[in-house]
Parts: sequence; C-alpha cells; structure tokens
Amino acid sequence: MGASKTQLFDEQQNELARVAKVLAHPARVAILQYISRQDACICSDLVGETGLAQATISQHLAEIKKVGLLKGSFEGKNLCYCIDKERWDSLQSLFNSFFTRIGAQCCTS
Amino acid sequence: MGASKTQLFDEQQNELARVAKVLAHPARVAILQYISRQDACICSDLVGETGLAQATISQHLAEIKKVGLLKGSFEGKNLCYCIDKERWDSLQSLFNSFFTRIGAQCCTS
DNA sequence: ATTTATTATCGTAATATTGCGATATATAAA
DNA sequence: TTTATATATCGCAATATTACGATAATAAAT
Repeated sequence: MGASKTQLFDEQQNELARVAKVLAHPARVAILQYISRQDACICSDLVGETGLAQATISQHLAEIKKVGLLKGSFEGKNLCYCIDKERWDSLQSLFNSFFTRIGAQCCTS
Repeated sequence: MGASKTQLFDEQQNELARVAKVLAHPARVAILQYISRQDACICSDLVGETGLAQATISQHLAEIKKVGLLKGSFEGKNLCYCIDKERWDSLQSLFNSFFTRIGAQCCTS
C-alpha cells in the first residue's frame, strides 16, 4: 500500500487536506509570505531568499498553483506571480470554519 | 536528496508547516471531526467510521498527538481522546493570523 | 492468573515528496 | 536571428508517508 484512500472521505475533507498539504512545507509558507510582501515575485529572488535551487522553487510554485492560489503574468522578462485574493479569502474561510466548528464542539475539560 | 531543508526557514514557518501537515490527510481531518462530535473517541469506532484498519487509525492518532492536539485517558476498557482546546484555539489563531496577514498585503487586482 | 477487549508498535511494501542538476522553453534585447 | 536571462520540466536519488497484517502491551472482568 502507500496511497491515501481519499475515496473513503467526503469532498470537504479532501479539499481541506489538499490545501493543508500546500501549507505543509515551510518553503511554500515562506514563498507565500514573500509574494504577498512583494505583490509579485521573481523566481530568482526566491532562490536568493530561501537558499533552495531554482528548480526546487519552481516545483513549489507549481504546487501552490495547483490549488489555485497564484495568478501569474509576464512583466518584461520576469514572471510576476501574485496571490489570487478571492481564492485566498475562500480558503481562509474554509480553515476558519473548520477550526471554529470543531472548537465549539470539543470538550472543555 | 529528499529531506525537507527546514533549517532554511524560521520557527514560525516550520511550526505552521508542521501543523498543516497534520491536517494534510483527509483521515486526520475526519478523525478530528469525529472526536469533536463525540467529545471522546474509541479507536474501534473510528475503524468503522472511516473504513481504515485499526493500525492505520492508531498511526494517524499518533500524528495528531505529536502536535499536541489530543488529550487521552482510559475510561474503563476504552481510550477516550479529546481535543486539547487550548492548543486547538492557539492553532486557530496561528492559521488565522497567517491568512489575514498575507491577505492584507496581497495584490487586489 | 486467565480471559477478553482495546489500543500501540513492529515490519514491510507501495507510493509520494523533496531536492537538484541538466535541459528545454519562453521572452526581451541586440 | 542570435544572445542573454528567467522560468519550467525531466530524470533521478534520498527520504517520508501511507496502509495493513501480525504481534505486543494494557486494562477490566472472570
């Protein structure tokens, strides 16, 4: 075995897990923070910023893109990414209501 | 290679990633939801609930425990877990301020 | 002490992730 | 069109995760 049995769980559970997975690597957390500070990003900046190789950064960016969190466009020679604010906000809600719902029910002792 | 280079990132980034990793599997999301509904849980219930083997459930519980989200105690024959509310709330804040901070800065276009 | 019921750990196979060098692709400038 | 620069993809090795059967450990009841 070794593959997650996603079919055992409902779509909400899988969606939350899918997004959490993107945040489950410190490089991706750092990348998102950096992009938000710059309101755009250049991959080569991230190489200097993080100390990871260019290929690695590119892969992490692809993971973030997969869940719809990035919008990108070329500006001159550079690819400028920015965070998709609508998607970001909707994921914040998703996490927040997950946390809130469980927090409200769980034992107080 | 293959090991995450956690030393390149700060403690906040690593902590967020560590917690996100726990939420990054639908089984663990489902387990947390179930425990909160029951205000306690029995491992064998989770086997029926999820369709995963007992050993697998036990491993997932261990992952959740590792980040301090579970308090457990024996009640009669059964191990009753419940969610550590203090820890839960602090993680909710962690995620919420992460989302909020980035959301506030990121491009509005 | 033995039995019964429940959870934890061990060992292992399958799969996924991580990281990087090499290379391909794409854009702008010369 | 060639060159320079930036990003994406490929291929591979190392490591981590996932899942489960088998077995050990734990606790209550007999």
